[in-house]
Amino acid sequence: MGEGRAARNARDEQQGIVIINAQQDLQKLVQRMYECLHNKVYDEGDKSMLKTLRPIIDLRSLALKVKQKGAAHVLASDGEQFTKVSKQLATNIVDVPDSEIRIQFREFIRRLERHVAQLNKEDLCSIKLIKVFLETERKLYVEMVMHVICVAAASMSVESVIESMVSIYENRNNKFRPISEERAVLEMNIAINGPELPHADSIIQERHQNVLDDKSGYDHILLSEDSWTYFGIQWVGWYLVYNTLPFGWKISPFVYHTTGLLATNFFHSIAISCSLYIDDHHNGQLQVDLHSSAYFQLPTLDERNLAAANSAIFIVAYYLVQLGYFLGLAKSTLIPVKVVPFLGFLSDSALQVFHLIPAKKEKFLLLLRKIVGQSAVSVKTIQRLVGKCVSFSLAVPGAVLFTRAMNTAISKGLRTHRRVKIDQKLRDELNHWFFLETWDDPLPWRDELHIRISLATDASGSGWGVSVFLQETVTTSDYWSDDERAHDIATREALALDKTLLSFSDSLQNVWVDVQVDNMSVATRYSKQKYSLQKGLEKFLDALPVWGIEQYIAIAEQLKINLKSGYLFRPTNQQGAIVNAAFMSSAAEARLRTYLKEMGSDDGETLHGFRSGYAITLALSGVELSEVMDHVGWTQRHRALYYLQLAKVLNPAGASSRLAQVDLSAVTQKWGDTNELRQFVSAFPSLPSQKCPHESEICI
DNA sequence: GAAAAGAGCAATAGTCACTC
DNA sequence: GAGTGACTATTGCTCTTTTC
Repeated sequence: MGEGRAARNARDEQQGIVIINAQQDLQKLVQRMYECLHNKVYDEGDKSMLKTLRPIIDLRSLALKVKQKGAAHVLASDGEQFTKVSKQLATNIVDVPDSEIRIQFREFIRRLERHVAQLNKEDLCSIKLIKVFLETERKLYVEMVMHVICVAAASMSVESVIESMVSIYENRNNKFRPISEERAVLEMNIAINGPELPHADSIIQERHQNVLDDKSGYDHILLSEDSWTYFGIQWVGWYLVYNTLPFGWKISPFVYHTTGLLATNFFHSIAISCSLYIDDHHNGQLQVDLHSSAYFQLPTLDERNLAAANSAIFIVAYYLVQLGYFLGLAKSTLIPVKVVPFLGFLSDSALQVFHLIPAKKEKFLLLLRKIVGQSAVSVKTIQRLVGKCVSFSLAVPGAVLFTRAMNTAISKGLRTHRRVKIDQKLRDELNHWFFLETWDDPLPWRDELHIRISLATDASGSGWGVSVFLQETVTTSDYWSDDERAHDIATREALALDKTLLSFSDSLQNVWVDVQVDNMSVATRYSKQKYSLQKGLEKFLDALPVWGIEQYIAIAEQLKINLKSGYLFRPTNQQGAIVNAAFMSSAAEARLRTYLKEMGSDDGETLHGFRSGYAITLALSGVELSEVMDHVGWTQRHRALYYLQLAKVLNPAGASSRLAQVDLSAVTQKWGDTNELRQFVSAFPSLPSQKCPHESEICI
């Protein structure tokens, strides 16, 4: 024992050294990445230019300077510098005369001075200031200056992305993980998007939307030359390397998405609601007051919405092209509409729902009809169907709830490696999905708000308490009734959760609910939705599709034994009375011993011995291993093989040859006789049932 | 008290669907 | 090729119960 522990310690120590070495290597790699990215993305000229521009393009600092020192001072100190470096930064104004840029800068600074004169120092905010200059009704748009500021802001944000990427890399690979991965992602989002996204989620009812799709986006993100060697392929004797972001690299979508977020962040900052998924831009309207701005001249609200959406797509498309994006017009929706295809659904802002795309629905129904027309189905086919059903969850209410029979079929098929027979339960579930032929009542958009529920039950069994984190924390608690207290701890926790959900049902409609429980059993039941706990154990018992169990429960009721609280299977005490306690294997073992003694055949057999012995007998009779496992109740193949010990049993000098020589009928006769219960009379009238074809075989 | 047996749990890996 | 999420199966570990 001591040696084993020493060996384990030595092994752990060795593994620890390997981990520490790997950590050190990773640290070096991170350092190299950091230096390489910084040196390659910017040359010295770029870095110097950004450093020079930073005081000018940081709107808050500039506004503060104007407020404190006046427009004339700023124009004298920064005007010439701005004119000089702006052409280096924003290439589309290269051909504009310096005089024109100076005029625009002067106009910009003077208007900035008038605006900041009304504000306190604390109210100066870059995002709010940039919006002021883009509000059309005030006609303060100063094209070149704002363009330079926006491009420079995007360039500076690139630095944040690089730092964030290095930071997240370090966090992911830190042995001690001082912050969680989710937290790191959040930090990164804040680093890229900023702490405030005032208009990011404001797709308002009846508003117009449009979709822009990037064309060959990866090809426009260049790899630094000394990275090429890591992205090589060999083809008919040639060695080729990628010099742009390669398709197929694990983090390519991540890199592309995060760089795209720079533009998205900019659009948020100028009040355009939009979202991004890799290369799909989903845009809303320009978020301006439609009742007081230039849009107010249009007669109807719908026309104003359309005009605001047109403004948004013009600005988005303009800046995306300026930033070097190529737009795939065939896959884009350039004219704003209220229903656009996005991420595999039709996004409907009028009804605020996602519709299934008709072609996709037809494809699903085609597969469904094909399956229903058969008597058995392959695992692969049923998995395809389940996958489609699950993917409909965003639009179809309770989609996952109607995949249980299919998942059971998959499980069975994977175990037996055969096609799964379509039984009545599976067929009913498959037929249920035909409702899609005429259905058009999709789920409303769910608020991304998560409401947290913290649940606690008293170990002594007296009561329960819960905290629900709404706008303010609401706490409630209650005592268990006598009936409720009789349940086991898992059922009591489930009941407490059920009561909480019902009590706060008004506040928990159509939102995500995160429940904190300390009982794995409850969590598993809810997460896998094996059964609804709304009616607790009663519903569970009602749902059991086993005729024998139904009979058992019915008979227990006639014996005045309430199985709806306490243990389902119960032992007897020494006086023969049924007690509400767990039916342990020791009790089963004792019961077996009683029967064996009664038979006069007590040779020291044990339950385990019967189980293994019967399995070995089945295996030697030619029954397949999967069927043996099913019958005996082993779920793991390796465990079955271990207990069967077939190699030993099949020894020519061992049990198999002896078994082959024995007249089994003589041996089993005694057991068969014992199995037929004699001298029993029926205590209750037999219960007729159509479910069981062999009613006479059921004994009590 | 040691060994066997099993339950429970977490991590991992695989399938499928969908998206890009 | 990557990601997401639904599911199941496998594996390795700890802990408890039972057997000898």
